[in-house]
Amino acid sequence: MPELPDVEYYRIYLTATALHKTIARVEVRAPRILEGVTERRLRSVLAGRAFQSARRHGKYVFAAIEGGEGGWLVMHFGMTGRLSYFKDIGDDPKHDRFLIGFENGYFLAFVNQRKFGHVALAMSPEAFAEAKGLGPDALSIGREEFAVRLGERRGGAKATLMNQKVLAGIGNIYADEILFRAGVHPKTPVNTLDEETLGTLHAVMGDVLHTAIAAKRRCEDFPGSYLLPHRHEGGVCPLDGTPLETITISGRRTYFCPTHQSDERE
DNA sequence: CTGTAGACTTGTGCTA
DNA sequence: AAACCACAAGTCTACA
Repeated sequence: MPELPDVEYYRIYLTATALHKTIARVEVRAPRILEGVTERRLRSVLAGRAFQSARRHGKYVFAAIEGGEGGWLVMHFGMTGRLSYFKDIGDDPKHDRFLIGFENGYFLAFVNQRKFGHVALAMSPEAFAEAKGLGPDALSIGREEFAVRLGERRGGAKATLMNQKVLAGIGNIYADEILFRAGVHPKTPVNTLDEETLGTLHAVMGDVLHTAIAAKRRCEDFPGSYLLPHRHEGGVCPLDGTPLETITISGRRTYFCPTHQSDERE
C-alpha cells in the first residue's frame, strides 16, 4: 500500500493519535528494520519524550521529538505496512516490528509484514531527504519545477515518475494511474513530452494524489473511472472496455490501456 | 545516465 | 493434502 497517499494517511493517523503523549517504553521486535540506529539509542532518544508534530516527504513519515536532544523519528513502510494505535498489549497487531508505549497505557505499532520498511532517526526531514537524495515531494512540487526536472531526463515516463530522486512519493500503482489518466504511454521518453503534456501530467498527478488521500480518509473506493480497480488479470479499460495490456518496467508489473495511452515512440 | 536482474522478506493463491 | 512456484503497492546493488 505505502505510496504517497497511504503514507499521508499514516501521517494524519499519527497526528490524530500519538502527539503530545509521553513515551514510557520502546520495543524493537525486528531489529533488521532499524537503519543506522540501535534499539538502545532509540530508547534513550524517545523515553520520557513526546512527539510534537508529524510530517511527510515522499513515502517517509517523520515525527518530531519534543525536548531532549530533539530530532525526528523516521519511518518508511516498504511494500507493506501501516501504523496502529491500540490500548491493550494483548491486542498488538500481527507483524508489529516496532512498538512505542505511552504513559497513558496506549501503544503505537509500526506494522510491517515484509520487513522491507525502515525506522531511523534524523536531524530534520530536510536533512534526511537531502542525505537520501530524494527529489521534491510529489504533492508540493510546482508545475515549473516538475517540467524542468522531467525535461532533464531521458528515461521512460513511468520509470521517471517512480524515481524517488526525480520526485518523491510515486510508486507502481499511482504511476500507472497517473499515466492512464494523462493518456501517456508508460515508455514514452519524458524529454519528448511537450510543455502542454507535462502540464497535464502535473495536474493529473495532483488530482490523483488528492483523490486517493481523500478516499483513504473516508475509507471509500476509488472512482469507477480510475484504472486502479481494474488493475488485475483480465482487467479492462474503464473508459471503453479495451483489455488492458501489461508490460514490465523497472521490474514492476505495469498496466495500461493500448487505445488511450498511445505509444509515441513509433 | 538507463534499463534489467537479483536480493531482501513473508504470505497468498495457483498448480498439480 | 502438502508442497512449490510466482508474485506482491519498495529500494539497493551489480552489471551491460
